[in-house]
Amino acid sequence: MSKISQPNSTPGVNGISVIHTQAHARGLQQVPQLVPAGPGEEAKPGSQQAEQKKLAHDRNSDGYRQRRERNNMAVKKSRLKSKQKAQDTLQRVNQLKEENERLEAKIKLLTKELRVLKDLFLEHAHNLADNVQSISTENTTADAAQNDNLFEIFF
Amino acid sequence: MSKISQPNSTPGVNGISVIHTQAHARGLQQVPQLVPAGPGEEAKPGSQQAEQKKLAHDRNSDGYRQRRERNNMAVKKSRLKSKQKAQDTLQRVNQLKEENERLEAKIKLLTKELRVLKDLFLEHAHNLADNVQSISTENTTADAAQNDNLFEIFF
DNA sequence: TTAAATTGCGCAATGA
DNA sequence: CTCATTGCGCAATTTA
Repeated sequence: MSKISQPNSTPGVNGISVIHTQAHARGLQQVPQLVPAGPGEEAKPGSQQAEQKKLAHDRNSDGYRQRRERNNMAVKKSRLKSKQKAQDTLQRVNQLKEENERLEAKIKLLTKELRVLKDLFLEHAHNLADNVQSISTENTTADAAQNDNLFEIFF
Repeated sequence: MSKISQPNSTPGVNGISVIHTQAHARGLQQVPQLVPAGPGEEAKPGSQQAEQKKLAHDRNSDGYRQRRERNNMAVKKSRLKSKQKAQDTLQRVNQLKEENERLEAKIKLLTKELRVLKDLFLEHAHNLADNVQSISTENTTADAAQNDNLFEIFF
């Protein structure tokens, strides 16, 4: 239930602050190592690029704030998207689980059905064999009766 | 808007840069910052509670840094865990997908097998119907036809 | 080169 | 109080 929390914002309303800077700016930020101007390249420290770079990081700059604001929005958007995707994935898992159960049930049914038919088939085969052995090629009344029996069992 | 926690502003000059985790340490400038006294509100400057609160948030405090450090670790840990979980979920999805394919293949096989057996029975059913028709005085051709129909429906 | 999207990280509020 | 979570902003990178 946390709702109000305005970590890095300026006093007052959240939106655009009057003085921002505090932001992360906890201590002072030193440059660790970065912005390596490539290896042998540009031997001009005071180049225009340097100037721009500096400006780009000027927290008081208007453009800076604008950029930050945009990035913050992008971040929010991206995170929302990410969260959504994660949720979708979870949903997908449940979906697949259900599908799985459905398939397993179907397999069970088919297997059962198959078993019945196979048994029937085998039984009938035996009868046939018997009949074939005792009689010639024509169906007899007995056969018919048997068949009837099978029929009833099957249905 | 109520008690605004004064976020990250470094009180006056933070001479503690050393302490700070190099953390982000990127910007290249120090932040001159402000101490935004909240909107006119300190009605009780001498409040003990206020004092304590303040102390708890005193960035210069030794305990403060310690707490921050611990929390940062906890955060990292938590996020790692979260990421891991997400990864597991994705893996679960693939696992279920495979399982599904396996099941579908099995169903296909069973269905095919079933089809063969059913066809056999179906063929036999015709003979049966014929027999039934011939040996039963009440049965009519219509009955036989209906049986055929049932077969088709059932199989 | 630029702007948007991602990603890692620390802070603070809050939950447990 | 300590640890776990979570929303948020900053800045470096990656994409497009």
